[in-house]
Amino acid sequence: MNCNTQVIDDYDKGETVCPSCGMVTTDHITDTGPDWKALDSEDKIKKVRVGAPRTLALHDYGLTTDIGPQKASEKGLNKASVDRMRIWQNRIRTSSLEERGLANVLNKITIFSSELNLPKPVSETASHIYRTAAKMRVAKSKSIAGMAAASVYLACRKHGTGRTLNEVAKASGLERGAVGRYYRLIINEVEKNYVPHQPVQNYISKLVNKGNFEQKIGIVAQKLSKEINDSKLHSGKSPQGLAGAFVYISSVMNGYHIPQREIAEYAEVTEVTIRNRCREILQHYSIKQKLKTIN
DNA sequence: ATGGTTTTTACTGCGTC
DNA sequence: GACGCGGTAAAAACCAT
Repeated sequence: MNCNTQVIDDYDKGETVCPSCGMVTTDHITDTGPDWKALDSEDKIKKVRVGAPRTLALHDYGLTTDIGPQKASEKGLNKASVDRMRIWQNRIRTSSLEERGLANVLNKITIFSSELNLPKPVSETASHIYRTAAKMRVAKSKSIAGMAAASVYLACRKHGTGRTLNEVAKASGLERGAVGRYYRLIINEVEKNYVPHQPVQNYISKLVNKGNFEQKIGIVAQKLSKEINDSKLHSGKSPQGLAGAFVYISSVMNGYHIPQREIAEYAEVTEVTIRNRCREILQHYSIKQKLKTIN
């Protein structure tokens, strides 16, 4: 069920969410917005374009001419020569080995992104990340799929799109550890100033959505999690476990009482982890209460 | 390689339906 | 007795150095 407020499409998360209750109605939306993306201040100024969208996902930014498969006779040309032209056009287009490699990786990024239902801005960011890495020679002699997957994962984090390393690994058909290694490589070599921090709120809405829990549970869990935002409860802990704990506490508070086992399953952590997080959260609150009574 | 931190595994005891 | 829950010790996994 939906609440009465207007539902907004959250393209960064790839989900349709209600702004007041945070309910996610779907995680498969089509981005109907402009198909260009402002990459720098220069781009922002020229907000108009003519022709096909300029995209980072193609190695030549989609700017070359395609020779289509129309019938040669319609153009008054001989078919064989048109075919030859097309072949040569493609060869010229991806002339150097480097460019072919780039085209290959960007293609992989597109495939992984669609596998993960990622909105366009995220895959564009992934392409941008890989381009930067390639420019800095970090991608030299590295696994194509690995670099592509790591770029996608980093793009997800940058956009706050709740995709775990596990999910990206699954979509790319790679080992979790492998994607993680390439991810760290990019973090260390390319995106040095990037501060990895995924808000728990993203995981909560995802978890509530995944388990089809009552929306009220989600709302309260979000509220609770926001209160501890400034505490040290997150550091080093898996956000899934924390999100699970909030959802559990919220479900008890609302009288639904979802078993820990069930939440743990959806959150992809064990019950023990949920319990430990619960204990910490509750301790945090009891400390807060004590401080309040003292003052 | 190593050491510190976190998660998982496996097991136990308690209360309730 | 089955289930949910809270707890613990030890193993495994993870991560930074």
